Amino acid sequence: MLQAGADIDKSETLTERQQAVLDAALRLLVEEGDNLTMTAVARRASCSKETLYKWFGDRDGLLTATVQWQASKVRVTPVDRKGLDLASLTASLERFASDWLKVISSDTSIALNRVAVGHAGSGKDDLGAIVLQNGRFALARRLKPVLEAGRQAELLDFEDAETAFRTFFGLVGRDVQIRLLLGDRVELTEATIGGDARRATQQFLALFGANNRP
Amino acid sequence: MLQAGADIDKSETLTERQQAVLDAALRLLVEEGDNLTMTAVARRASCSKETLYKWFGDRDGLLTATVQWQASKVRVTPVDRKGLDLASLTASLERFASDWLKVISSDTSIALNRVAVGHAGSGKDDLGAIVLQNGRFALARRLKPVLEAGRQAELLDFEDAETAFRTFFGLVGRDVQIRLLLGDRVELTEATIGGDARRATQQFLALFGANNRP
DNA sequence: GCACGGGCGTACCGTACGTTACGGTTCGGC
DNA sequence: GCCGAACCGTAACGTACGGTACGCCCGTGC
Repeated sequence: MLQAGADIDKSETLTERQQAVLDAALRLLVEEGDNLTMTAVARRASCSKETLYKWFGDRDGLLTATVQWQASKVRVTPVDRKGLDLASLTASLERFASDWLKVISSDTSIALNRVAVGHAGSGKDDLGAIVLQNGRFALARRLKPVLEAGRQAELLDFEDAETAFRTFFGLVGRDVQIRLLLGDRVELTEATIGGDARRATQQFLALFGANNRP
Repeated sequence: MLQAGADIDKSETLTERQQAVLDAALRLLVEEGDNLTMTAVARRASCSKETLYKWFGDRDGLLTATVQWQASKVRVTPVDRKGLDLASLTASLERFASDWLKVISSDTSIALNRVAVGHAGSGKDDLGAIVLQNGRFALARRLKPVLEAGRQAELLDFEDAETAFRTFFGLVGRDVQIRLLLGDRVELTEATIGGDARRATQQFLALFGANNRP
């Protein structure tokens, strides 16, 4: 499977300047995709290529460092399991859905997923694993406690939290991510995201709500 | 949006030899990913590079021709709308789901989607549009008549066929495609595919079955 | 004041690969 | 049997880019 430890906090081992360089690389990655050159990164970051190679080894090292840097930026806000009723559970789920949709439709997420998918073919680096670890799996880690709490409060009814999560994932994302990755212009305004989040949550509750099972 | 006409039948305008060359290119694409070289294709297809350039213009031309060639291979078998009852509708949906899962987990689909995603960033060609047109949109074109027939037979209840389809799409695919594209080893045996197809169909019927609405 | 190390800018090297050019071979038409 | 066209194999060219080396500046410690 995927190797663990791909989501270490990088902000400690990286100096301020290095973070700035990685930010520049990230911006360039969003603009240019995988065909960004080391010279371009150096120019954008106002540093020398030699420094890039000294700090990150080679091109792949720079890329993985950039992806990990972006990954380390999103911090998890834990959810409180106190006083869970249907309203707060619904709100939580909608919140997760809307956050997730916002993430996968963001420019940086699309760019990062694009390069990771491209690199996943030739297994030179673990970009795919890193992105997966900080995307889909991070979401699962955050959402599963909520689902478990919902089950404990007898609001939800499911056997396996993993499959329940995957269903929620499918109901929220549907075809959005693959369409975006393939370059389709999906209209995702704030309003449609909110609507989709509500719809997905309602469908999920219809499938896994405790009162809906005979 | 996506430009139409991306799914023309290529088998008429291509000679036998050219099809063989494209098949070789396709195999190579599956093995090597996007970093296949013109020399490699020529060697594998036992043809000269000059011929490649004469026939397909340049590297991008060869790539798009290859993708279109693979796309033209899958032919649509229309579904009969006669005598639709719940059993046959369920069977149809399960069939669609299982076919779809088989497709997106196949080596060639993964490879094709990978290169298309990679190229979608820099808009040099329309690989993304082609893949989307013959993947997700082709599935919608094939499935929507079934959904409409189900509604006409009062087995299904939905307002918009598009949103109903997208829900089905999400229930079937869930996180499978993105995980595969990112290099995660998802275990997809014949059995799990069948199980997933059944589960997705049941969930879809639970959400959109006519008898489930009060 | 001065050595010095880290880092910037740039010139440079090697190579991989897209693209083109060319000689040799097969094959259909006369 | 001959001609030309299509095609194969390969050599050659140009370029883009990853990676390295070198000269210079500038801040810090003595």
